[in-house]
Amino acid sequence: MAECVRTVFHVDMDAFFVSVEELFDPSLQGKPVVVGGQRHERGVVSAASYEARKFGVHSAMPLRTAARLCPQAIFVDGHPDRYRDCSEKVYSVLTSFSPQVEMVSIDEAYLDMSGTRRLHGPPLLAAHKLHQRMKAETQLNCSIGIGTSRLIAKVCSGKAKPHGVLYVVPGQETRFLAPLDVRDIPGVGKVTEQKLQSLGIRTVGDMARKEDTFLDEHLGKWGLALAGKARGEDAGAWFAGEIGDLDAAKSISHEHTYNEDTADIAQIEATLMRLSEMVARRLREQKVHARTLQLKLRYKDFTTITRAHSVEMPTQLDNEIFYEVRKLFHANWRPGSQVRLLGVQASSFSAESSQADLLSGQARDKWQQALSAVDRVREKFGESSVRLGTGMKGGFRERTHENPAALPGKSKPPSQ
DNA sequence: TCTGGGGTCCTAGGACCC
DNA sequence: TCTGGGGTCCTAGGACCC
Repeated sequence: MAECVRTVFHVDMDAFFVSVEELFDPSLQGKPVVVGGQRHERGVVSAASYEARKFGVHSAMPLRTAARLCPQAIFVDGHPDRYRDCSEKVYSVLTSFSPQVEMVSIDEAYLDMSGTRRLHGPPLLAAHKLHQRMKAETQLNCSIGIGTSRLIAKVCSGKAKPHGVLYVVPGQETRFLAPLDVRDIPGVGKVTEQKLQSLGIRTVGDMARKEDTFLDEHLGKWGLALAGKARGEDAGAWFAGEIGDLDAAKSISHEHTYNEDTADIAQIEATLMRLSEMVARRLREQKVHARTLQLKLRYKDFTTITRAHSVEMPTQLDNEIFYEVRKLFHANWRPGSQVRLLGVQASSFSAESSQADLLSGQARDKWQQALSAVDRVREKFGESSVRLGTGMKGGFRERTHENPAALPGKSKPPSQ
């Protein structure tokens, strides 16, 4: 029965960031373009045009390396809001093809195309129509992978780039996967590839031939699951779960790498304050409170530590987050050491903060209202229009964990 | 080469509880 | 007294993805 066979599309935009930049500046078309920053900056390539890739430039490569490989490349700063806008247009095109669309990142999505045959025709015809409508409505190209599972569809779209379609006919999954390099499987990076190689596994077929006990011992349940798919066993649970549920974020973080390393406390604390503000603002936007706050600290030599603390009362307030990460910083920083990167992360979300203490609850509400107003001003006039600056730090220093109500400047001196 | 920023998921050890 | 086993929470680190 044909209805039993699932049809999954994986749609992946071609050189997305570069293509969007070309829409805003058509003179970039056909040239080697690198998106992500300027040639001398500390940073890595977010995306490279196909012309730049010919010189060996690829994403995640340091900008300075890219500049060396391709001196004539044009370096462009990224514009996240442009990509978000375009991504929304892409999404609306996709939803006109299937009611089941799941964006898995800003430039790729899975579509459940099962049961759309009457509307769109067989898979290859539907893909052709999707190509055309995408180009007409967004001026962007995409590649489309088609299979009976997300895994197959995803691998196919990669092989179809750029602007192509690849369809693995139902029943041919095992034959398609077997000769593939393990590196073609999403989730297999450099480290896992090395590990597999040391076990004598180079292709997906090599993996499928191993005993379950062997796979379980060396690779855990991940290995078992992949080998199962490689043998053509259906793993079920296609939509919701196979890759991950993206409906609600599980963590919110911001980090900053200095252009030059620093050991200046004032600068460091100003950065932590700014990052705390950014995180708190997004918590408020998403209407969640975080219980776990984490500091990330990277030294000059790239050694990186993370230190987390879970607070009793979940928060979405700038100053409470700053207070915690500042404390974590001072408890873990080797004084005088040059800092390269700082990060602030919030996780363990709940919808409402538990109002344990009524008094402190009222004070928190006032803060909440004030900060929502700040958010609205920022929305209207830009990020730099309001700064809850380091000038307030004195107040934070006095405050205690047990007494968050002492925070607002107007309230009584911080006694306990 | 000299290594961003924003995420997800997994592992593993210790605390703590029954 | 020389020592079980499971479950869950917390924290740290790391692989991986776009």
